[in-house]
Amino acid sequence: MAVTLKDIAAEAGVSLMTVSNVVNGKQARVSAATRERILRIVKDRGYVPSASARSLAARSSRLVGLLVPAEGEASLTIDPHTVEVVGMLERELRRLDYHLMLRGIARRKEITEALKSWNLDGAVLLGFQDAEIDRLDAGAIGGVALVAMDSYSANPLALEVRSDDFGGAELAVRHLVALGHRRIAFAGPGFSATGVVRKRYEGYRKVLAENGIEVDDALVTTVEIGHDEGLAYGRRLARERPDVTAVFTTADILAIGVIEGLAAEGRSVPGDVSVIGYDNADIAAYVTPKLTTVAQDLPGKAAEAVRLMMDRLAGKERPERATALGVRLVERGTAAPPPRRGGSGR
Amino acid sequence: MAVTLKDIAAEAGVSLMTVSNVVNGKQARVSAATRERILRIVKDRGYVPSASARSLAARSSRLVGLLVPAEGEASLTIDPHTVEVVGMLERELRRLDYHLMLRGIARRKEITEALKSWNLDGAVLLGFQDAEIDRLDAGAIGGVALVAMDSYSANPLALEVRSDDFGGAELAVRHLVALGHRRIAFAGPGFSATGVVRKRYEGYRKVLAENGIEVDDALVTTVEIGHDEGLAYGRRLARERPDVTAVFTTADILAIGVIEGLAAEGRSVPGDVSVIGYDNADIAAYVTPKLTTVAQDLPGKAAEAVRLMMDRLAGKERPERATALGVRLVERGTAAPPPRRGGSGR
DNA sequence: CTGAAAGCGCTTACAG
DNA sequence: CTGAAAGCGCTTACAG
Repeated sequence: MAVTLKDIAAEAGVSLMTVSNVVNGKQARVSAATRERILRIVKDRGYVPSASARSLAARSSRLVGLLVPAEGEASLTIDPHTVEVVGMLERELRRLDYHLMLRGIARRKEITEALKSWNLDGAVLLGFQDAEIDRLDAGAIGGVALVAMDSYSANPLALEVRSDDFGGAELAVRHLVALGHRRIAFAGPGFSATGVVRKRYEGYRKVLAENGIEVDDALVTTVEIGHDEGLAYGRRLARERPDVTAVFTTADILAIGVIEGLAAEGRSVPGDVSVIGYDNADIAAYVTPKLTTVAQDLPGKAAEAVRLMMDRLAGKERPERATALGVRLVERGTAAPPPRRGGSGR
Repeated sequence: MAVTLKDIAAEAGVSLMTVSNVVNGKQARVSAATRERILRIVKDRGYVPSASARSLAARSSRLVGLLVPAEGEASLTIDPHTVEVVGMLERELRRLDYHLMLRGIARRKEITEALKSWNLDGAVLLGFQDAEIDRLDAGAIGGVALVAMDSYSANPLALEVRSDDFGGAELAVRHLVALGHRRIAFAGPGFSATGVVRKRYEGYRKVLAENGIEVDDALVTTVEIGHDEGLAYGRRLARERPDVTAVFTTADILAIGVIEGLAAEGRSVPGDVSVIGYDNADIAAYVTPKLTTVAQDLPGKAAEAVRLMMDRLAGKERPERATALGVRLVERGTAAPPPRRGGSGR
């Protein structure tokens, strides 16, 4: 039913090989005349090469996996910030004539299964914890070009692409300090889960130290990313730590929850408390007041991921160090000078 | 390098065929004893069947395409509402041992190319306009099970999955009428683009008619979906139609923009004007006041899409009529009785 | 510049 | 219950 190389070859009166060479653009090997003729037939008949046959016969499948954690029976959780990266990844890959296979990973061995089964040329690991990247072992990965997004794993098997998390935190906390804040809280998921959070925490500490502000560990709180979690934390903070005048948060959705929690306890943002988010998700511009946040270079991240993967596929050496994509502070309405209090100051 | 059927067969001292039968669970064909032995070897050696070889040799690729429009050089635009469906689709398919290929479609013929190239068993068309679905032609589609999401196309080549758009609009507008509104505007993208909008418009008209409210075409406005578009429309509405006390919108993001535009012109929601959105996106719960909106049954939509596709793949008859997934009104803070005016009433 | 042969890793009838 | 043969649609060396 479907038209094959053989059909084209028969119609053109040449061998399979010649058609194959033409279709694959190996110009030097075929005369211009027969190339034209073959190309015309290919077009007329609507010939499209079989990717599975190619994948089987050649070394390359031109298929890249997009692997995303999926807990048990749950469906993939792709946050808005991530989904943008997915779209950009797809476009970059498509430009290069690669295809993207989206796969949820419930158990660890599914990573290797996906790689083997479809003979993937490469894979992007999106949203995995550093510890999971660490555990990848060479035997199972084979020659697949693996890119771990937002990872600080030391596993040499994976190429790493990430933003300048340390710098992003510096930007946010410096802004807060410049505004006059001294009691600045830090809220984000546990450090062990992702190096991203640790780096941001380190950036936070550095700026405090630079400014002679003592780090108060009671102000550093583990809060899972989510609106409700942020809300609960915001309420607690308002009740238990009225001295805190600013919060730096590792995600916009968390920040938005915090603001709502603060408000629920009668504290206004940014009048009483300043809040800074992270990611500059669309939503940051829709809430009231609009969220001050740290923006990542998402297109840069996607492009870099694909570039690294292609370099690796082309046999290039792994770069000495992971590049950190740029980051910038987006000032909107949730950061302002601290309120003047009854002179407690510090 | 990779272990193949042949390797397993050699180690087990049986033929390729027998291993194939075992791996594919054709129980009746192999004795329990040899099956156990083969399974053990498969596991020990970490054998994973080659999907491309299978796809080539068998009729089925067990691959489903997720086709999403991508204009020119742009990357896919997957709105938050859509991305949830993607995650759920992936999960359902994964359960059934299918894989999902994500593909942006810039030019129409890329649809057929994707189908042919990867020998897809099925494809889900997400976000295409009805007119594009209409244009699909049988030759190119072959036996692929096509599911068009949110489509009202009459093309028999595609199975259709959609929400009860008519009913959703009824719910929203009835709520508004019950609250006492008579001048209710409708804002959404052009009707021709998607039947979804048309159905919602029809639901809107029906409820007005039911309640003896004359439909004022000047109150029906084409507004592309987007925050800024909504904002601009909200401002215009506030300036030009102060008599309007309620707006029904075909998307949450649009509604949020409208609210902001109204506010920019000094009109409060829901004090002066009520606004109802559509989709119940996460964001609806984060804005202030929280958005009243129509929720779709997203898990149901994804499950239905997969069910229809599998039925089709199993050779079942196409159902008589497309099922419309349920819909419900989520009452939050943006719909209230109209303000009492200087007695204009109507 | 062009082609005949072998093989990629499977499945599908068909025999026994 | 088990197997030998053919073939899916391509690409890769290797010849000419």
